[in-house]
Amino acid sequence: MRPDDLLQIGEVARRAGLAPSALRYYEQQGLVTSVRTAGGVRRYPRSVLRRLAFVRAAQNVGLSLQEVRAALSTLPDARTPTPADWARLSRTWRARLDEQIDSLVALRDGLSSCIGCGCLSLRRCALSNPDDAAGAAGSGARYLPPSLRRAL
Amino acid sequence: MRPDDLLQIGEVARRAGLAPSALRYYEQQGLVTSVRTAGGVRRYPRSVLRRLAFVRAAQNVGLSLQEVRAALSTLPDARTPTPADWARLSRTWRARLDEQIDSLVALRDGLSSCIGCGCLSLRRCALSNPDDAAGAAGSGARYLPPSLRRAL
DNA sequence: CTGGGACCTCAAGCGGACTTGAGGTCAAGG
DNA sequence: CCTTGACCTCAAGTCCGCTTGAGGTCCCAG
Repeated sequence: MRPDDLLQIGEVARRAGLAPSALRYYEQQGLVTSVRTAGGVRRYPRSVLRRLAFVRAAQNVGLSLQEVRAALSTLPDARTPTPADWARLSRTWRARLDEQIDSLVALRDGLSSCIGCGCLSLRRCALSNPDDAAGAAGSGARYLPPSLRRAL
Repeated sequence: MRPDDLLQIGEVARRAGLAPSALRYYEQQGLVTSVRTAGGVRRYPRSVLRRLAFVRAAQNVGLSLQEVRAALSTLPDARTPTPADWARLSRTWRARLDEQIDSLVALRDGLSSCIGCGCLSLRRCALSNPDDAAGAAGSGARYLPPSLRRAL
């Protein structure tokens, strides 16, 4: 049994649904911290699980780890978020999600109309207008913001 | 002036909103083909623009290039899609988009309720339930399908 | 025929988020 | 004390969709 409430990396990883290597990576990236035993082994307070939850939530909203780190750093003293922090950050995320949803809905609706019209040529199609129109529009009009494009 | 209706790579790239290098890459990946001049320079029929439009639409729906290639290969003889093909493929995509939209909406709604509740601990939060619940659920319950998770 | 822009190939690099492997150390039950 | 499994570090590798660079060739207007 572990004496106090410090967790070791394997247990944190298991409970957070991550690989231990991911935790070490996060630490290296400044997203989490750990205390070390005399021998150099990582020990984590339980609060790391909240922090990891926060990281995952942010990732799900589309933030890169860099952005997550930035978001975490707006919390004075790098503490675990309070309700107020959480509300502030989640308002930002909400906007981001709204934007992403709008993009996808527009895409879907464009797709529906394509189904209706047969849309043989795919030109002027709401899903992809890559032809001359796009050529004229610069470097290729796209319907999704960059963050959505790859991966989506 | 170009004699017949064959386009060279730069023009295709410009009109498709891609870099020439991307076209060469696509060819290497088996997504498009080209004919070559005696000297080895690529020439493309106009239909390549439709094909590229198809590729981009598929990417926007979240398909990887591999998947796009697979989708294209379901078209007998690798021909440019007919309306029927298009309808068939776009039905699949529609489902995919619906799924992605549902995920994001669920995430957003979860987020809203979190804002309402304060949700200090982030446990049981709709945005991230990574704690023991996730540990129990296998390798970390996530709210977005893999294609959405990274990038989104 | 020649100049020079557009094209060619092949290999390597990038960015993001990790994973994998080699080689070695720590810690706790028996 | 000893074993053994969990842990450590550091460097390199993976995947995806391209881009970049080096070094060289093509082709067509003048």
